Amino acid sequence: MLSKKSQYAFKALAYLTEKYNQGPVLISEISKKKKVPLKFLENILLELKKADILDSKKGKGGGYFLKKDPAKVKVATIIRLVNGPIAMLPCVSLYFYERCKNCDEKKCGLHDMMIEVRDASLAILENRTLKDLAL
Amino acid sequence: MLSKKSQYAFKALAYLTEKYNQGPVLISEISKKKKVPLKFLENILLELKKADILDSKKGKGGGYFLKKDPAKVKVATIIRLVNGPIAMLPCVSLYFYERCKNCDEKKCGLHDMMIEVRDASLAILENRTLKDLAL
DNA sequence: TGATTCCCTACCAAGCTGGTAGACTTAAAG
DNA sequence: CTTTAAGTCTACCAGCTTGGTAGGGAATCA
Repeated sequence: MLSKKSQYAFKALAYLTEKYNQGPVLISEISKKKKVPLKFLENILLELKKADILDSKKGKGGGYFLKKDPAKVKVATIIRLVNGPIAMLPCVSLYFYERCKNCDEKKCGLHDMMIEVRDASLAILENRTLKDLAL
Repeated sequence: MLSKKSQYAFKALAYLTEKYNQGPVLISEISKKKKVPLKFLENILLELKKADILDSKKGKGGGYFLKKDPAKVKVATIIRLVNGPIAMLPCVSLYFYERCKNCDEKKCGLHDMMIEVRDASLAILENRTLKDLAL
C-alpha cells in the first residue's frame, strides 16, 4: 500500500499540475485545497524539490511549482521516490534490488511470479504521468 | 513489498507442497530446510492453520500439512491473509476497501490508475496457486 | 508416565509512520 | 534598509508495526 505521505504527494502534484505555468503556489494554499496537514506537506514538497521534481521561490509571491512539463514526469518515478520499491520482493526490484539469501532465484517459483506482477504494474505506472492525475 | 513473514510463509508452503500427501512435517524440519527462525515460523504456521490453509497433528509423528490440494490454494489468498491488501490504495481494494476522505473517487486520476494496477496484479495472483511455487 | 510435538500468552528492541514546533534564511515591497 | 512573506532546516514525539524470543501448557503416542 502507498503511505499517507505518497498519497499527499500525489494530491499536491495533481494540484500543481492544474496550476502549471501559472506561477508559484503557496504551501498553505495546497494544504487548504487538498486537505493535507501543513507542516507535513512542507516536508514532502521539500523532498520533491530536492529530487528535482519541483522548484520553489522564497519571499512574497513565492511558492512551489513543477520544474518540468507534467506530461514528462512518470508516476512510477514519484512512487519510487516517495514510497520506495514497486516490486513485491527485493529480489525482483529493478531500482532497489537485493539478493535474497537462502533462495536460488533460478528455481524459485515465487520469484518468477513476482517478476510478472512487477512487469504488469510497470506497464501501467511507467506510462502514466502527472498529467493523467488531473481529472 | 511483502513482509518477511509473508516470504517465510511462502517458503514454508512451498516445502509443504513438495511434501503433500506424505504425512505431517515437523516445524523444526521446515525451519531447518528453509532457514526460517523456528519460533517465528511457529506463529506463522499456527496462523495459517487458523485460516484453514494448514492442519496439524500433535505428539509423536505429528507436524503440519496442507489441508487442501495445493493446486486449489491461490497465491492471492495467502498474500491477503498474511500480508494484507494487494491494491496500492485502500479506496481500490476489493477485500480491504476504505473510502478515501477529501477525494471524489469518480474524478480522481490516481484512483483509476490504481484500479488498473490492481487488476493487472490480480490477473496473475488469482490464477497462480501453491503448486506454482514449487520448482 | 514420559517423551514428543504443537499451542498459547507474553514480552521486547528497533524502526517506521505520521505528524508537530520553532527558529532561520532568503527575497520582495515599501 | 526594514518589514514581512515566504520557504528551509533541525529537532522532536507518540504510536504502531516488524521481526523476532521465552517459556510454559496441552494433546498425543508409546
